[in-house]
Amino acid sequence: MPVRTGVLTSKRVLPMHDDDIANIMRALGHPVRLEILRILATQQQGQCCCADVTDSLTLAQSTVSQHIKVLHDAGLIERKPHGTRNRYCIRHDRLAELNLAFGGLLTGLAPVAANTETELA
Amino acid sequence: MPVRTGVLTSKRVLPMHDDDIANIMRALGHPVRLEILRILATQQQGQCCCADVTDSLTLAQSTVSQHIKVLHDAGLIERKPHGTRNRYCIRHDRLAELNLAFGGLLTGLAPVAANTETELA
DNA sequence: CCGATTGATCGGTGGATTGCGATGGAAGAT
DNA sequence: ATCTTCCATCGCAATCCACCGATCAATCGG
Repeated sequence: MPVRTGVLTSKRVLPMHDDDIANIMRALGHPVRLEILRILATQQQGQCCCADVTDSLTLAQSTVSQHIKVLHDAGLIERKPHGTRNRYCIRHDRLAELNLAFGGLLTGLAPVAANTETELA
Repeated sequence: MPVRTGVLTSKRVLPMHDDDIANIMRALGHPVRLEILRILATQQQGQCCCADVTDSLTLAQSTVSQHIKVLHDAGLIERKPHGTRNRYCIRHDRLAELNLAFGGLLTGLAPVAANTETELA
């Protein structure tokens, strides 16, 4: 099931809806997945292959691959086939997008902004 | 701007670990739960009872109560018994804490030690 | 006292998630 | 061509999650 969270046109990013945010939150809702993101972030060029991630964890390769798939389906990481390996790297654009959506979520939950939401469009 | 992940100097909030963040992310990883938070936020005093939430959704009362429990267990909302009802309200302090932790998470995932956050065009 | 309302919790069902080992295709090495 | 490495995917078991109806303690109104 492709996730298709967040409509990303050429440069404009349309706002995320609850379903999109919830999807990404669920993808981030597992410590192993957070760890995988950290592992990717600390790599030299910000990318590494599945075997490297597996070596850094105490999980089977298939399990790691599955977690990677969840992150990939959520659009949080990118896969680049490179020879016999796949290189994965964090999609910082999506992270930025998520950061915006998260900020908007918190703003919408703030007590002051409880009413009158007409300035947005 | 510098980023402080998780620790508030005045009230001494302990930093969140991956498990904590993942827990909260999972709690936020369901559209109904996001909707419940929004419903709470749009109430007059920022609080309402379970029945009000149930009326605003198309779910059984037991299901809503369960979602509320998840949010409560994650520390995102607060329960105040009030007569025959329970009033729920958002814990904005925890939201702020989460915001810090989330910002720290994203900062930790940013490209190493280099700003280079310009557009990828 | 009794009846009504609220809402947490229990039990059950069905589907998703997490973990594993095994399989097999693709690409580089020999 | 053959061997090896990488890793996505399948099949399976265990567990968790979402949803429901039913139940029951607590509170309020009579």
